[in-house]
Amino acid sequence: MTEQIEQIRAVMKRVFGFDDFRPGQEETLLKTMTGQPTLAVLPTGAGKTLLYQLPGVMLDGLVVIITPLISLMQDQVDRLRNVGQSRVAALNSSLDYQEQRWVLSHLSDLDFLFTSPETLIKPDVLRALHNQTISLFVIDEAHCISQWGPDFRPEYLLLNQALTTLKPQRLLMLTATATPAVQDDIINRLGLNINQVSRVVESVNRPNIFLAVQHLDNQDAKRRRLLELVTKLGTSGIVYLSSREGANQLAAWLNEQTSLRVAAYHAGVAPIDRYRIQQQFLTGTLDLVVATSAFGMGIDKSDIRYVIHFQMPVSLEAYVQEIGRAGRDSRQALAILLYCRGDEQIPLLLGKIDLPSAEILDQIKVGKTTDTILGDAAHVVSFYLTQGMSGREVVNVFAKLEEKRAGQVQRMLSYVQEDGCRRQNLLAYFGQREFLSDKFTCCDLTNPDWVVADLDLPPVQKKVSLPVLDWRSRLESLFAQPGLG
DNA sequence: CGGTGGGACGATAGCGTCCCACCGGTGCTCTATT
Repeated sequence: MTEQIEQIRAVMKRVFGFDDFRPGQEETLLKTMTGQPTLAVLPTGAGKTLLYQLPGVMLDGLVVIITPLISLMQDQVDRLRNVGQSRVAALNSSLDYQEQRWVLSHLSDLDFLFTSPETLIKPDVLRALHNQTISLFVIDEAHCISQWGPDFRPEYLLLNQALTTLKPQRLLMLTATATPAVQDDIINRLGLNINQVSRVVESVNRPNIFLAVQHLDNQDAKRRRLLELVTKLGTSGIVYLSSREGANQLAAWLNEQTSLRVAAYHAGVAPIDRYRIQQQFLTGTLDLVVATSAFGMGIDKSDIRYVIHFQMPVSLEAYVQEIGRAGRDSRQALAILLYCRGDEQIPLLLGKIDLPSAEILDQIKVGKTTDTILGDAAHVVSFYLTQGMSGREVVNVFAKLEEKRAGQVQRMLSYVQEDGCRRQNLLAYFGQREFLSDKFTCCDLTNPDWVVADLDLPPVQKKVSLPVLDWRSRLESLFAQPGLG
C-alpha cells in the first residue's frame, strides 16, 4: 500500500508537478487503482481530473472518460497535451466521419479517450472498444446519470449496458454534488451493487461563501435590488435566472444601468458567442454573466466573487452547483437568492412534461414522424418506447419523475424559508452535519445585521463610470437597508 | 405565477386599454436541405 502511494506520488510530481494530495485524492486513487468501483464526491477545485489522469499515465491500457459536454472533452484533451500526454483523443460529433473512423482504428495507440454517452453506445464504437483493454472507465459529472438520464439525455441510462459489454478493469464515478439519494441512484442505474461500490465523500460545505436570501414583494423590486447589489459588488459575478429571454433583457438592462460589462449566456446563444463569453469572463474582460443553467459546467474561474439568483433553481443540488462556482480562490464570496412569492411556479412548471395518453403512446411507431406528436419530450419518449416500454409504463415513469421534481422544488423552498441557519439546512440535505466555525460569515440568519461591506470582499476595481442618474441615487437611499452595505 | 404579444374594441385620428392565450432549462447526434 505505502509502496503504491510512493509510486503515485512520484508520478504526480514528475508528470503533473504536484507535491501533495488534496482532500479525498489519495483515498480515491488508492481505491480506484486496486480495482474497487469508486464513487468520489469531491467539491469543485479538489482536483478531480488528476484522479484519472494519473492512473492513465501509470496503467497499461486505455482510460475511457465519459463526459457530458463536448467543450469539456476539448478542455481535457488540451490539458493533457499541455502536460506532455499526446496519446489522447476525443470522439464525438464535432469530428467528421473519416476522423471518427481514424480514432476508432487507432484506439490501441491511445492512453485516454474522451467521449459522450451517446457516442459510446453506438454499436461500432462499443465493438471497437470491446477489443481493447480498458484499464479504467471514468464517468465524469456522474450526477448527470441521475439528473439528466431519466428525461433529458436517456443514453446515460445505457451506460450500465456499456459496462456489461466492455468489462473495464476499474471504474470511477466523479461528481462534485450528490446527495446520498443521488449517490444511490447513480450506482443503481449503472447496474452496480450498492455494497460493492466504495464512496469517497468530502463535505460540500464551502465556508467562504456567505449565504443569503432576500424576500421581495414583486419582480420590479427584485430588479431594483439586483441593480443595487451588482453596482456594489462589481466584478466578477454570475446572475442566474430561468428563462433565455429574461437573461437577454436583464443583461441589456444592466449594461445600460451600470458601468459593468455584462453578457447574457444561454443555450440559445450561438456556439461561437458562448465560447467568446466564457473566454472574456475568464480573462476579466466581462464582469458579469447573466445566465440560465446552461452556464457553469467547466467554468474554471477562481475569483468569482458572487452568485445571485434572480429566480430560484429547480433543486437544492442545482443551487449548490451554481453557487459553488464562486470563491474557488478561498477568498470571501457571496451567494444571494432573491425570492418573491410565487417564484417556485417556474421550477414547478419546468418539472412537468406534457405527454400523450398511454393509449396513444402504444399506437406510436417510433420514427421520424413521431416528433410532432411527442413534442419536446420526443427523444426521451422514443427512447423508452424503443427500449420496449408500454405506453402505460412511460406515463408512470414521467408521473414518478414529476412527483420527485415537485419534491425537489419544495426542498429548495424550505431553504428559502429557513429561519434557523441556511448552511445547516443545506448541509443536512447532503447528509452532513458539522461544526460551523464562524457565525459572522455563515449566513444572513446567523448574522442578521450583515451588509455587503462587512463581508470584506476584495475591493471592486475602479473603472470609468457612467454619469449617475438622479433616480438612481434616490433609489440608493430608498434601499439602504440591512443586507445592502 | 408573471410577463408578453396579439387582437378586439372604443372613441374619434393616431392611439389607449383590456382581455386572453401562451410560454418558461439543461445537449448530444443525425439527417436532409440550403
